[in-house]
Amino acid sequence: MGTYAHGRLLDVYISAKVDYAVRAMCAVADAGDRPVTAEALASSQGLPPKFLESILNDLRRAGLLRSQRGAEGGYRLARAAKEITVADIIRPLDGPLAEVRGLRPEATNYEGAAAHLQDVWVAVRSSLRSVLEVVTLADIVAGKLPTSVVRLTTKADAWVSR
Amino acid sequence: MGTYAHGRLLDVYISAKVDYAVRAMCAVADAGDRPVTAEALASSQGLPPKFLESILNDLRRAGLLRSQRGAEGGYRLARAAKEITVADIIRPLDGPLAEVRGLRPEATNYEGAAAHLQDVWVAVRSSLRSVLEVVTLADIVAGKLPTSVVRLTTKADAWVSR
DNA sequence: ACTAACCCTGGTTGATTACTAGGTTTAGTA
DNA sequence: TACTAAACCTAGTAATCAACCAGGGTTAGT
Repeated sequence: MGTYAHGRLLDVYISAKVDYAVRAMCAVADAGDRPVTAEALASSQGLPPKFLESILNDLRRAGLLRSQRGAEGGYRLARAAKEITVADIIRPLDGPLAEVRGLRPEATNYEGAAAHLQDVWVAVRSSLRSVLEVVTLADIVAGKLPTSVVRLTTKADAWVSR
Repeated sequence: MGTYAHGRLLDVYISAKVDYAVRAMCAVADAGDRPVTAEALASSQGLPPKFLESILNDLRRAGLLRSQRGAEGGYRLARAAKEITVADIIRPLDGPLAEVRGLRPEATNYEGAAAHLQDVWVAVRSSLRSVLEVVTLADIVAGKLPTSVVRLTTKADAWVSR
């Protein structure tokens, strides 16, 4: 059972909620059209069961999962695994991909020496999207990411901490 | 006089602290080698004065600013504006650029259907770095960002919310 | 001395994250 | 018709943290 660490606010933070959601969605995708129970997902991925339940509910309300109650019930994908990106999972759970002090990047307004800072934040969001809106569940389950994404992981120092 | 909104945890969040820090650093860079007082920075950029003071202190301890006390005192850059990237400012204030549930991306460990999820998070961090480790204070003040960054801001839909 | 500036310790308020508890409803099976 | 397995729902909680503010101490020019 994990350590259930609490979040810290920093530049990019993948919350436990999102991390668990993506892992569960991968496991559901991997089961094909057979429904998978919340408990099976929790134990196969090592996730806190009750927390996962509420996440699965959110994903259903977001239109990403279909559920069936009762015995022989469980969850399955609402559409094909290749039609669900990581961004599709993040946004209904955690909100927009990028914000600056609570504002969308395009809504910021800078003056004086920092006048061009807005362009930097827009570029940050754009670079994020070039990964999260491109990688699908099918890609992750198959272990074959798009080449533009693979290129990022094979860059010099991509795996070192800084 | 801003609204002083509180932060929400989501994928990319530029905190008020970082936003203020970058703006202040831009204004200091813009002043050349003349020292600028905290009060002048606060009023020229519209930042909360006492909060800014503590941020400037952090930046000094991080080796990015040099300060002088007393009358005719103030802050100036510790090194050339073209040698200070946005990532240099973020890291001492908010910690590492990317974390997953409190872990660095390369320290995560996934099994089963989600085994390749780690690559996605590493790619996300890598794409972030390709902006934040490349843009310098000199670029922002001059309004001339590197072409690889400009390319991101001119992509289709780069300025729309989603 | 006076004063303008940085420096330092500490506190507050409200929000959020990462969960848990416990019951209600639905739907197959004996 | 009971039984049971599963989804569903409404709460609630502890710890953490962001985004500030107050107030005094220290340094250095005039």
